[in-house]
Amino acid sequence: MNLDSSKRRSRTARPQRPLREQMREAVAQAILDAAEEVIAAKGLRDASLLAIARRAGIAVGTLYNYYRDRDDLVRALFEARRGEIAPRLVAAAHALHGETFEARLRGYARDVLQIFDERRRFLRVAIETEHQRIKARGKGPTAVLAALLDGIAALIAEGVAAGVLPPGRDEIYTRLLAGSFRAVVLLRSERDEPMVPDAEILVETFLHGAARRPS
Amino acid sequence: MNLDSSKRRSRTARPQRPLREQMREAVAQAILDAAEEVIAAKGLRDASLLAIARRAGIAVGTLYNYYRDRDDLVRALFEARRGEIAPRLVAAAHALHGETFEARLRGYARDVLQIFDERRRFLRVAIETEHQRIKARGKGPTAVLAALLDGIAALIAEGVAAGVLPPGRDEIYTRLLAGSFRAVVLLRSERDEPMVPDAEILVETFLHGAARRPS
Amino acid sequence: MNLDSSKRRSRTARPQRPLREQMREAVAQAILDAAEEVIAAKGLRDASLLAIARRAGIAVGTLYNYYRDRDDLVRALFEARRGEIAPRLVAAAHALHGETFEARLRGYARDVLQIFDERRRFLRVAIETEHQRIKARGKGPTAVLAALLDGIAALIAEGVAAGVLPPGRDEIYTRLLAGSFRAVVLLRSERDEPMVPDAEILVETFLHGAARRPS
Amino acid sequence: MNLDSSKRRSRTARPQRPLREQMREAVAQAILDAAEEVIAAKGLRDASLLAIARRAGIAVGTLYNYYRDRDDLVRALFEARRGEIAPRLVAAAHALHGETFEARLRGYARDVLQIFDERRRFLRVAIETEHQRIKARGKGPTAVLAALLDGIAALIAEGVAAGVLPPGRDEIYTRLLAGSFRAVVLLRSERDEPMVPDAEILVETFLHGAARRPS
DNA sequence: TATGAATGAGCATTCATTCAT
DNA sequence: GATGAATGAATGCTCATTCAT
Repeated sequence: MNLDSSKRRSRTARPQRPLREQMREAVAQAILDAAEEVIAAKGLRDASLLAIARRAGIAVGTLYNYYRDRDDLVRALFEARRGEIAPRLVAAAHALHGETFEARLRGYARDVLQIFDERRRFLRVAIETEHQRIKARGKGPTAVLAALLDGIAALIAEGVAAGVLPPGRDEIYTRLLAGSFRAVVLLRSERDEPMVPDAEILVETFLHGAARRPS
Repeated sequence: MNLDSSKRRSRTARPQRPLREQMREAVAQAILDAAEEVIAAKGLRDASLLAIARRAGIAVGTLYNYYRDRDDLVRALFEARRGEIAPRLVAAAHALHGETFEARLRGYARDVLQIFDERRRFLRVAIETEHQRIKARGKGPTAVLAALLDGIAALIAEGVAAGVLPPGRDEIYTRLLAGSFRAVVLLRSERDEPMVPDAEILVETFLHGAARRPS
Repeated sequence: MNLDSSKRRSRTARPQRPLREQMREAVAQAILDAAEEVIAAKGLRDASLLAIARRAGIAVGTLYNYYRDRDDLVRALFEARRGEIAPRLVAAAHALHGETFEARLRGYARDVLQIFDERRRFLRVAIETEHQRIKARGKGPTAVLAALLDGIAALIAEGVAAGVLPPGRDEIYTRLLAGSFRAVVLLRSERDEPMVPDAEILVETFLHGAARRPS
Repeated sequence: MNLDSSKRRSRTARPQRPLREQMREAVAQAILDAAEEVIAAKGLRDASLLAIARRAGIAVGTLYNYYRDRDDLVRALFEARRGEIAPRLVAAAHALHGETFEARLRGYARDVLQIFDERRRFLRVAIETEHQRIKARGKGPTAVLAALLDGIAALIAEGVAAGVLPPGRDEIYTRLLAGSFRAVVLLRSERDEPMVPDAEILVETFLHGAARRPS
């Protein structure tokens, strides 16, 4: 993903600007990485700019050459991660076109858990700050999780359209399913275990329930 | 001197003690309420003692007549709420003894959502701080949610024992069901809507799935 | 000394007042004792009124029925002790009238060390606060030590008059001798040893020097 | 990133480091001087960081760029002064090797009073805090005065070895002599007079006594 | 642009003092 | 008089932000 975006840039941009600009971009990214680590370790409020700067290997003052202030840095972190994650979530929601609803849901669950698995550290940050209004201008809280909700909602709507799911319950189903994803993410994060294997049981339980069906 | 004065007091003013003590208790509770409100509004870390004191209508110094320091106040808040909520959660998990598993689960869901409905504001605090280690001595973070997990786990185990649920999946089922509760609580909190009506669909979906079953 | 003063009071005063007034006086004294203990243990600045009140077995507010404010309490403590110690120091300076200068100085040293020995705890306070201007109105710092200086100065003057000491050095001799008393008090306080036995060597060294004299 | 930036710095700006560092050192010293003044004026406990900062002409926060906390600042002050004074006291105790004991003691007294004369302000601090345990790590309170005691003790021991002083009284003599130094320091500090001239009478009185000897 | 020292507002905490009971 | 809760000013300390180099 990092590679993709840099390739795209080097393909489209002049070769001179990038020399300076790539440096700038690299530092900006390093700062975001450092911020992510420190926030994951200490919490959003207790992540001091000094700690972030130290982790990034730069001076405090330098942070202000890249981000207007602390809020701006945090916002940039969340937007950057959203930019990396949200498109993949959107793509996952549209994959397997043509398959049955259940197959598509299964595939979606696998994709989502795969993505989340790769971004465990950020998810820890995202989940922790899920209910804190980040003093963002315009944006809601963690738009990453909003993208998840959107994808789920779209799939649920398809399920209803396909006659698999009953109509009129879209919203509650969306939330219940999202809650299941959240449960899996937290459980496997705590245990440092992979998330993807839970895709089966997650979808199975959501669609057909946990109770043994009489054969 | 101690003896003299206490004797005199108990001789001349028996009913004063309770009066003073009732006042003390009332103020202590008012402080906890104020803390709950401020924390719900600003977050745990950003709830300043000055803001809490102002909301409670007292001076900062007065807080220290009731709680040793900030940590002690926060801990007292969580313990007080846990004391109000956890026993009811435990009781709910043991109600309807003798009924079928499904009936008991339904009852449990209703009870839990009823309890949570009555404590919306604290639940907001609890959920927000769910992933922050509160510098507690001995206790984990929000033991309230731990009580929920315990109750669910006990019921799941019963379901397995009753042959309704398949064995070997206790943990993941516990988490999925807890995630469903969480989803309902958040959805209805956002909307300022009652939570109890969702009990049916919550249990229905968990046990039998969201998919329409072929009649 | 306590006995003396109470005797005097009970002799001269009406028998009714004393009943109330003796109580008052007893509490006032208990407060001073408590203050002395706490100050000796924690230092003048770190002795809180709460700690003093607790040690005295009364409530904080009660202190203000006996002393106008903290400064007043501290001043009262110092004045009370001065009232107990200074007169004895003055008396010691005038004892053994008619004896030789050396005998009188020896007796004075013994008396002074005896007095100081009995008031170790207060001396600890006095020495610690020796160089702090207690916000007294009118009085200098620890007038107790001033009484010592006065007594020594009077004796030195006598020594000069008697031709034992050379003239023109009164002041420096006074200070050197006071320094010797101080040294003994500190050494024996540290060691929890009696001070009186050092009277001999103190006077001997001051008058005749530490060096061995050729026989 | 760390490497890059340090390389760049050392390539382009070798002499800047010393400049910055000299400034740092100057400010650190100015802070200690300010602390010394404020402590001398108000006492150790009543010297607030705000007062110290103001006297130093800096903001409160700046103090923390130089010293970890209040204790660290105080400790630094005492250690700095000890570093300036103690070695000279030690040297004084070993000067005039080969001379008679009396000559050496005289020289020591002159040297010590000379050193103390130059550090009047700090001595006021040292004497005031003499009996307060500074929350130091490892070090006792004012180690400066300990250095004085050590030097005196060494000289006394020599006097005994030389047969000038009687054996078995080392400790009390050490304390008496130290008390004499203290007396001179305080007297001359009060009067803003030089201390050195008192060296003669101090040693004379200690060795041979104040009493006129019969010719 | 990078640096890191300087700044000062904000916070938790203490404590002398007041006052209703 | 005695009590102890209430008050708020003062203190040590942190940290986002600014700015001279």
